[in-house]
Amino acid sequence: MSTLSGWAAPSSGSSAIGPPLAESFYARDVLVVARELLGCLLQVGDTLGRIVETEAYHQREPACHGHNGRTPRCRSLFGPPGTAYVYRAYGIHRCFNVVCEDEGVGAAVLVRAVEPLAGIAAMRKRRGVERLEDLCSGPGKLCQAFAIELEHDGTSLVDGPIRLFALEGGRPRASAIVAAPRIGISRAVDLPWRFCLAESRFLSRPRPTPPQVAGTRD
DNA sequence: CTGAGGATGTGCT
DNA sequence: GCACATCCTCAGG
Repeated sequence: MSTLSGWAAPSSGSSAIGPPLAESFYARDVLVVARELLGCLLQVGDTLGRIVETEAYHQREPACHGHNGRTPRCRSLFGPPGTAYVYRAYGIHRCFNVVCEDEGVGAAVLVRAVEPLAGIAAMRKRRGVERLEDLCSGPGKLCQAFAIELEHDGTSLVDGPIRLFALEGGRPRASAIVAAPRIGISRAVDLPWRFCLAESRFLSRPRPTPPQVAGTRD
């Protein structure tokens, strides 16, 4: 019973799941989509989880695979909004992205961490680890747990094998979201384009250094 | 808890 | 060659 502060009651079995996110959801500024994907549900086959950490990438900044234009590898990054962009990282792992903005623009949200909700036995088997916090707490881990493969690259998130849903009952409060620099990159390191649900135990790193705002304390 | 190093495929400086 | 949008294991404090 994962209760996240700032949230309506979680979907414990009953139908708190809204409709699949439509193409129009993705056809917006990648930074907006990266924030709004927090709390949404990811479903592949019998596995289900809640997105707790994302990063935005855009061709106008040099950390993005599409920065030097369309190449065979990042072809689907330039596809229609709502397309899956799955690529191999470090020779071993996969990373799962959600293509955003207009077709022809290289922009996507990397899903970095998910809170496991269903299909947990399958996730444990695929991952070879037991701890709930270790199943999907990283971009490579969640692809393994959800069995997201390179074959999913270019598929539709609206009606394909990988699906995303909104929760009915609203989004996380803005105050529940922390922005921080992206992880594992060496260019454009200062852009605060990583977004986390601050209270989640399922992040890829314990917690981004919270912005210290004078006078803010509780 | 932290940091170092290896595994490994692909696409480029 | 080398640089990766990573993860695991091991050594040390």
